[in-house]
Amino acid sequence: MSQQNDRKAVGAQGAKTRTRLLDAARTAFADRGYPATRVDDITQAAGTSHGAFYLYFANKQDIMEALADETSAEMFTLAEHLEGIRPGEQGYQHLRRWIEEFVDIYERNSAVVAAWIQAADDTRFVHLGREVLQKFAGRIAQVIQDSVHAEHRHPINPGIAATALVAMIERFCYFWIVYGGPFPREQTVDTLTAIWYQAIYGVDPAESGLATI
Amino acid sequence: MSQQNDRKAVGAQGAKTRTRLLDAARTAFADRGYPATRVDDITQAAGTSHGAFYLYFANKQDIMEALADETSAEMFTLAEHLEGIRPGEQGYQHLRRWIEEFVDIYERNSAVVAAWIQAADDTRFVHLGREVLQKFAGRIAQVIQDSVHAEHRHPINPGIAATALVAMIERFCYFWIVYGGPFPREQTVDTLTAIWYQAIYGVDPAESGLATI
Amino acid sequence: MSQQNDRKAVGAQGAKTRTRLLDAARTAFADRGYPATRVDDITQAAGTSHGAFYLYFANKQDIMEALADETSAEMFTLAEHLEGIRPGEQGYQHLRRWIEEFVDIYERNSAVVAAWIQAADDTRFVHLGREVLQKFAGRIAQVIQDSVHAEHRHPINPGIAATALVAMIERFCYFWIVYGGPFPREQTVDTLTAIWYQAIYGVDPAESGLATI
Amino acid sequence: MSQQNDRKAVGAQGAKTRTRLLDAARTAFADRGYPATRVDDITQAAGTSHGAFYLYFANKQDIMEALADETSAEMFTLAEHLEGIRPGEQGYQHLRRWIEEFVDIYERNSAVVAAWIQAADDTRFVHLGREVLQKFAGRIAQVIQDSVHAEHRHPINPGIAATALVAMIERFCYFWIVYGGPFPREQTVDTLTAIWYQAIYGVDPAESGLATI
DNA sequence: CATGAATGAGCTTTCATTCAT
DNA sequence: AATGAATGAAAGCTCATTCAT
Repeated sequence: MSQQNDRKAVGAQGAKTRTRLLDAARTAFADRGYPATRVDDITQAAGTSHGAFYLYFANKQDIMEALADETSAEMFTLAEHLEGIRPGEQGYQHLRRWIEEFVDIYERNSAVVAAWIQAADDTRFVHLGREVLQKFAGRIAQVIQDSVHAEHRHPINPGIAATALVAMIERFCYFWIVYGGPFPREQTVDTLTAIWYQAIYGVDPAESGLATI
Repeated sequence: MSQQNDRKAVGAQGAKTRTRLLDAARTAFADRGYPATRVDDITQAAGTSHGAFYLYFANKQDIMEALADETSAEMFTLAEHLEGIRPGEQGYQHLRRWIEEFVDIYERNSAVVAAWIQAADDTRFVHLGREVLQKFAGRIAQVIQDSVHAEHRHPINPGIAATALVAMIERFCYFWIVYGGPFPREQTVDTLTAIWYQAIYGVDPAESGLATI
Repeated sequence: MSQQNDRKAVGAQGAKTRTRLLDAARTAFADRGYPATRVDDITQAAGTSHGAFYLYFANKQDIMEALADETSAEMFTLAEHLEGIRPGEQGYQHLRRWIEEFVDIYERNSAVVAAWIQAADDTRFVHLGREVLQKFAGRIAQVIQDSVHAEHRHPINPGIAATALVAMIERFCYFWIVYGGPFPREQTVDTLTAIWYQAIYGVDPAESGLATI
Repeated sequence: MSQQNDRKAVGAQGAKTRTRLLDAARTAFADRGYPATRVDDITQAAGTSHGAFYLYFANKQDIMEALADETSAEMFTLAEHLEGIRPGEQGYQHLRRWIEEFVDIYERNSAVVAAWIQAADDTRFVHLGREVLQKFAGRIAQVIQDSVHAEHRHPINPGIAATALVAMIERFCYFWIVYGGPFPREQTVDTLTAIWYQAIYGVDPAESGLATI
């Protein structure tokens, strides 16, 4: 967790400044990348003095961590909200909404996630990334497991498949946002959902009478 | 492509030194991450003087680029080797071999890839990454397209699906290597192949008589 | 003398706060040394706000000066109280009591003295130190001078000897307090007195029938 | 001991630069005091770039330590050279020469010693100071002890007296150099020697037929 | 009287790059 | 080809001091 400086200020005024700095950091990291961002880039964007930064954060790592904590919290919550997926229309729609929400969160936090990935030489962020992955993969593996019980024969290992599916949506979103691929949102969510659904049931949703693109 | 790379003296001695530096850089980037690696770390590991570095490379970016070029060349070749995948046993095996090769390449180049990702604030590497992605996704989309012709109804958008599948294997390998997940190699390749195969045919390979785990 | 010191509001409340700050400064200087002590260390120890400090003192130098003034005042008084020392039992006891008082004062003010020494790059403190030394040395030289008159032949220069004797007790106390030497108080005072006495009379007090350790 | 930077250079050229920096540091510390001296003051005086400093020393503390090591080495040697002092002319002369040498060393190293004292908030220097003191005091105490054996009754505790005598010459030299007292060298050495001699023998050297001022 | 947020000059340290040998 | 000393621009961080409330 973010280890704010001991001299950290606390009042109403201070909270506002702290928020300004966090917002500025988000933007700055997105613009220049985490390693290339200097503390001064953040304070200038926030319209504060250089020193003010150190009133609220110990260093660049610390503010990055504060941002990553926010984002990972959203992701933890999302991971917990994945329900068991039943085959058929309803299960598909559930999954689709869940994936859409993932995309939303990723989009909203894209700056942070991009920075997070770049900060991969910092153990703390690697740990946090692993935790998030495990949370997701663990929950998804369980869902797949349950489906296997219901449907029997399946060629995939639940743990591996779960990790692969998280990898897929996570990385796809990264490409989408960083490289700005020309992917219409609805089709994207549909395609990701379909791949995922088929990975679990081995059945083309179209063939089971689902609405597709 | 690496700037200095060619315009430098390359006697027998020189070529050896250059290679030592490249090897040292690979290791150093893997150990500390790209931004945190100092030129000194590389020269010390290579057992050369500090100055020698600049005899062979224009700067830190340049040596990273030389490494990335090597890796991307391997990947370009691999992308070109993906053949049309027909449904059935043979197509599945083809795909499986191809994915296995991707995993091999990724494993062999993991250090470079990790560094590459961290260097994302450098436009040059972002471009190169995009190129590799597009090469892969373009070829895969075409393969999917062909399958669609052969098999008709499909719920997935080929371009999106292609990108998603590349994202999946790429990111999975990253997790695997960086977080060291406990995934047995055979099962991993099987599962990735299965997800991919089903994404294209919407059919559980097991149901079409394929050997599975 | 302390600049701010007088021109500041000093109601009942204020006087209490000012005292708290002085006490906190004494401790803080003792704990970390003068240069390393931050104003924040003082205010935190005093339990006041950071800003409050500047209500009572112009700056860090100023509070140090206030402390040094207190201490030097005690020392000036002590210097004035050194009476002419006659040879023999009574003179020896007089001297012993005086030295004991010096030790007391030094002990009581050790934190300040230590800080004072460290502040030697500040001319003001160097001046103050010199003043105190001269006051002591001047008085002592006079005492020695008188003894010379009384006793005739002496190999020592009164001015130099006076300075040397002050140097001795001052520095000894410093070692004692800073390095925590294992010196029993009574023996210490006795030995210092004896050296001093002999320096003046060239006579082992033991030989003149004085009680010694 | 001085912990020079790992990147430390070693050749002939480098040794020269290192020496220039040490000399410059001596002067700079003397001029401004240790705490007030900036690394830039040193490099400017040495005529090197700012960066060169860090090629040879880790930081300001480190260069100070290198200087203190040199000085303490001289002092350790001196301490070991104090021979047993016999009463009478020859013993007195021996002692006088030894004290004169102390004064010489102190004078030669005054800049370093002054800085050393000011650096008293740094534990490393406090330790070193204690070591030097103990070395001196230990040797002197032994000398006094021996004299006691020879001469019998004495009112002083050897350990305390030894420390007091070191304190005296050390602090006197400090006053002399820092405050610039008007003390002729010959008389100074004589007086210090006399006090010391009497402290041991309780006899005015003049009375035992010694040449005095 | 008191507070605590804000400021920014000042200093430290790092390290990519150059260059004389 | 190689060396390693030197450089200096960039950051980083601290903390005395100010000031609005």
